[in-house]
Amino acid sequence: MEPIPDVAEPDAAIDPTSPLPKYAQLRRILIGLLDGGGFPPGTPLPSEQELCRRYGVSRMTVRQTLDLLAGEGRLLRRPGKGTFASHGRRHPSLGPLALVTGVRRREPHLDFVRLEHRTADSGSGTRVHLLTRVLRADGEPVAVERGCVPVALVPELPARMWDGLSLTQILVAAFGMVFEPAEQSVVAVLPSAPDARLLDMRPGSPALLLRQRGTRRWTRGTEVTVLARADRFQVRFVRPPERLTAPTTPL
Amino acid sequence: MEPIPDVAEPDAAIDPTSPLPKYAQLRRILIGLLDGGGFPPGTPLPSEQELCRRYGVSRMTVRQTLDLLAGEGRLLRRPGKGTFASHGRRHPSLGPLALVTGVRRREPHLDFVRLEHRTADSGSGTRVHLLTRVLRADGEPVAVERGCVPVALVPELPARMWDGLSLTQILVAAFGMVFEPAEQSVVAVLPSAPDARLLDMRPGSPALLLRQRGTRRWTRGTEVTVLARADRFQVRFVRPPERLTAPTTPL
DNA sequence: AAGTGGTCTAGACCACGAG
DNA sequence: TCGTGGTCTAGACCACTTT
Repeated sequence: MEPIPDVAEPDAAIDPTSPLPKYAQLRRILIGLLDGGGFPPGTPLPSEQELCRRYGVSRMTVRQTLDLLAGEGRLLRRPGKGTFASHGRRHPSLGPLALVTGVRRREPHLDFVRLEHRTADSGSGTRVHLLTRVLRADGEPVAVERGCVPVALVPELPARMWDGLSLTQILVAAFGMVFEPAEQSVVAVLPSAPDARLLDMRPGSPALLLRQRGTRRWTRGTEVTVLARADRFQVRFVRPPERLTAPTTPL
Repeated sequence: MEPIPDVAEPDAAIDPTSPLPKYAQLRRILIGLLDGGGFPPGTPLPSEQELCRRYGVSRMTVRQTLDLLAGEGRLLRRPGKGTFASHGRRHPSLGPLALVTGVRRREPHLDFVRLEHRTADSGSGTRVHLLTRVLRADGEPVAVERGCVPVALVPELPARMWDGLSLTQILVAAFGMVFEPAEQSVVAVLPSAPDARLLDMRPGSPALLLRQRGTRRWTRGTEVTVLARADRFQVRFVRPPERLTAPTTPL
């Protein structure tokens, strides 16, 4: 189990010997280009054919990458027209969770406060990073983020834990982590007493529990959970619509 | 644009001349088997190879179907082991929306009240079904469901509008409708005054707006929206976890 | 007509889990 | 070792949009 190489350069190429499958490598490259401003929202990406040529992979592999990114809300596919960089992605995404901002005029200031930061032995004897952080919105605690990442996969994780990004974002953008779609879930729960205190919640108030797990060889053992105050979050499924018009007017 | 044939028989076969793509036909067959009790939760499905033989399609097509169903939470894929019927699916699903039931010991009694039920001319001149229903939980209105379905696709829709199933369920199970993953969204909105009255909500209370659209040739023009009281619903992303251990107490 | 993404095929090799 | 699902290839034809 070799560690995953760090970050993708702008002109990165696909490495056939990497532990990351080709589609995940290509995904990381494209995310780097999207986040780096290479493709502003609305901009068309190179065609599938062109991506095949440029990165030396087959069309099915390119499509696996593009479908994955479209499912994550980062790309928009239009038959007959092309694939386009999507709008949105303004806040640090917590996966399918996004902060409720609609009610407020001003975007809240977000930061993470580290509570725990160590390595430990997982049950199966593998060394893992254990991380616990509290997400604050304008200084008010709104979510607890917990992460478990095998050291063998991502040795230098702590160095990249800058405090404006969610762990999910870091793992995805920097290391190409892919969470199987079927291994993501959001459910309503009652937080434990310590967690409720961390989030300054009244006993009995509901929370949303997001859970993401990696089950592939190259993601195995990775798990991220986010416990979020239900009154401060909404779940964004896939992606927000282009524009919200007449939300309740029949078609 | 031929109408989509109705319902799939247990021993249905793939029709290469159908307007539905093969993967969508196979999906409808498997949904019929799953809903009909052919594969109780936890039961392994036939292997991909076996499905290829049985339905005469290639493995990539079978995988497209199984991946789609897994993404919808109906199947569980386990490398090296097999594909299994998933648990869950107890309530009428509204797509990614599921009624919050955790707060209550007892499952609420659900039914739909029809408000509108007619055909009209869509903007582009195609005839469409227009449907409006109110979902009630124990008699209390909790969501407004609106549907627009081209008559050419599904001529006999009203006959199938039995009142315990959501429109999404009907379209998916009976007609094999597929909503592109990237065309589903859930956002928080403020309902219009009439809708707020329908749902017995106080002004200013938030609601969740689910929107599903079909953009393929064989789903084109189909749109389902569900406006749901935010205090009565949660969003279930993909599927609930097998069992909830650790950080918090499940509801 | 040309180029795009959507569907589909028939192979291949691999990692995984179980006997 | 064997059967499973995961990844990947190199083609093909189609529907869609624009020129």
